[in-house]
Amino acid sequence: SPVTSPRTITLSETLSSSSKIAISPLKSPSKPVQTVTVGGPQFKTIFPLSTSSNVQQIQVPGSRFHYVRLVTATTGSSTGQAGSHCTNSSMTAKPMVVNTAQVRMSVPIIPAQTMKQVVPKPLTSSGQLLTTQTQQRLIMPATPLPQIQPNLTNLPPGTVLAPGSGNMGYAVLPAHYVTQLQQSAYVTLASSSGFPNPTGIQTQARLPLNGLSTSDAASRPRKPCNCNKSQCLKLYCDCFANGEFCQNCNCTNCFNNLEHETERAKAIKACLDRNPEAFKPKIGKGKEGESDRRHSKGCNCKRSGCLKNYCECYEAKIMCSSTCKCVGCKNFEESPERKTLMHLADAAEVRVQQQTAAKTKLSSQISDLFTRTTPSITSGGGRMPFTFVTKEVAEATCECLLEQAEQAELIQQPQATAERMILEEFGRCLMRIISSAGKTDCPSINC
DNA sequence: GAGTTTGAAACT
DNA sequence: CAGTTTCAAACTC
Repeated sequence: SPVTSPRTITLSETLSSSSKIAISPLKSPSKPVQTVTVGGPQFKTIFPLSTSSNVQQIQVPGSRFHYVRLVTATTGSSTGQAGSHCTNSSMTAKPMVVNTAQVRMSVPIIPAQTMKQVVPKPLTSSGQLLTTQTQQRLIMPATPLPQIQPNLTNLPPGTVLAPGSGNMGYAVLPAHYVTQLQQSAYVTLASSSGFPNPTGIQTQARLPLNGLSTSDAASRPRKPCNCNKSQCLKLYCDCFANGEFCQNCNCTNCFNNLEHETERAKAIKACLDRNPEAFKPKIGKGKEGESDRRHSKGCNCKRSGCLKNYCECYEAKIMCSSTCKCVGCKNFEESPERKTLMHLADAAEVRVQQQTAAKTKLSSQISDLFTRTTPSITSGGGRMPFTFVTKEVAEATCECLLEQAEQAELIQQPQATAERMILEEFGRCLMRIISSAGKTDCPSINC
């Protein structure tokens, strides 16, 4: 929209009475001059997505979602002058970190007439550009937006909102989708919709290791999937079910990535058609141990007794509840089988910890031994003692010992004395080796 | 590592 | 909605 005249967008389907969002352009990435007004409370432009001038991020405090708006102007006087201050170098800058503890989920918003559903544009090896001629801006609400929050936060990921009187459509994506984009290695988002790229600016986003945001990765390392037939576009695929891209997975023919944006969007829609809550967490958000932490649908186990990881309740370390339809359930508080399992699990965990501690201690001792026995290491020599006991040294030592044995035999010494003589010679050999090791780095030591 | 079991998801 | 099939993870050997 023009710099001087805020553009008004009507969100007729998601907002009630206060449904006007006025967007004024941002002149500089470092100067938050863009303001979005939603029924009084204001979004403040924080800064533009470093990777693209067409993405705005909207934070709704307390919401499980964070929102991204792809802003497109329809005229030549749009804010598309982003290129004037968005250089290639800025595109490769680290994406913004906006209170990441709260950023959860995003709603990318794009021009409805150009896309039906909003997901980041696919990557291409040619490094094409994401999107439109216009600017993308990250915006955050200065105050909570109760009037829209219930609507947006209740939307399942992948939901596509039809445009209202404005020219924008909206989609809700799983949280990981955006955090992936924000927090991992850069990848290039490229347009597949034929938007021109007058500036040559690349839009990049970050995909996290293993498909997790940084914070999540620390607490919940995701296992790579091994899907073969589902293209990772069905809920069989854990990555897809969790709203994550496949990354570092072992899947074949994977479509759960930016390169298959269209198929992925269709798959998300299909899942949501079948079950609008398909992407919502199955386990309640209550703290561990609290009664509200339960499986939303309950399990249907028949043969596992709900005491194996086949059972989603057991896997989530929660008891089965009245919502479960399991047969022969043993996953309840007083179950002796469950208690036994828990004790075994605890014992196993203790063993693992002990083993880890033992390994750590051993490593430490070896390291310490290395340090103490090789004083030359600090003075530049730095070789372990055994490196001095080369094959030649060993052979020479053995010759010395044999010679001593022959001497003892020659003078007809009793066996005990002969053994003693040999041992003494061995001691002298050792002393010579040690002495030589301490004096020189020369690898060849002769007895 | 191959084969089997299991139960959720998908399909009919 | 119930029954069946498909699928990938969990599990066993």
